[in-house]
Amino acid sequence: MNNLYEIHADMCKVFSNPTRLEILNLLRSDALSVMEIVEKTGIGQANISQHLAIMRSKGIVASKRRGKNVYYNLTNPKIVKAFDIIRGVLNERLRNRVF
Amino acid sequence: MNNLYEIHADMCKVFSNPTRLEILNLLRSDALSVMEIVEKTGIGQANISQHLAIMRSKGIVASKRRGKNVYYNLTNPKIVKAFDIIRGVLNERLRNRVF
DNA sequence: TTTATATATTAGAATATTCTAATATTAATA
DNA sequence: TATTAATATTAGAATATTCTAATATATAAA
Repeated sequence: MNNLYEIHADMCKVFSNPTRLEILNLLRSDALSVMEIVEKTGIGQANISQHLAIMRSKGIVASKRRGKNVYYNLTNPKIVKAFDIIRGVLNERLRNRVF
Repeated sequence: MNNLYEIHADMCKVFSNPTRLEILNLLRSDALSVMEIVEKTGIGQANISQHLAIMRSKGIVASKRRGKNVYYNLTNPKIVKAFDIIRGVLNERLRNRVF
């Protein structure tokens, strides 16, 4: 097995959880602090921090501290592109009543 | 939690396994039979069948029988596009020695 | 320095995924 | 019909993921 498929799969694992997708979608334009993400999603702080840590470890997001807050942002606009392509496939299907 | 994120995540789970990514990459141009996929990947038949079943259940691939063989193909060219965007991110990183 | 706020980490139970081995099914051919 | 080749399914052990609760750490403000 070509090792690149393993790395690729590992990266895509980030997209395999609804909370992480919601976070990515929130970060598509601006950086947000952990608390802002917690508030916008209504998900617990510990869990958001864990998901952010996972995404940071895979290089999908980066963080920088400003005072008391830590702001997270996407590292690569292509992430949003991939997100939107898959979302487009889903929207096509919804239009065609596949679900 | 918006249910669309759940569906989206569920679809992306397909991409979170190296064997499935290898299969998708093999199918990018032509349909292939199960045995052809087994031979090209060197992975066991049962396992390939399982992965194909997973991808079919998510609507990523479709199958049609022709005689003794069942041929699998991608259902949507956007799948390849999403695959290639992520692969592009990885290639950028490899060039920049991030791994 | 104490307190409050923001974020991170840890532990662990519940659940999900993955692979292998064994077996079943399906369709062509002898 | 019996056999063979191709594909699918099942069971189960090993491993991975997810969430919650509890706790730790870091920074700013009182």
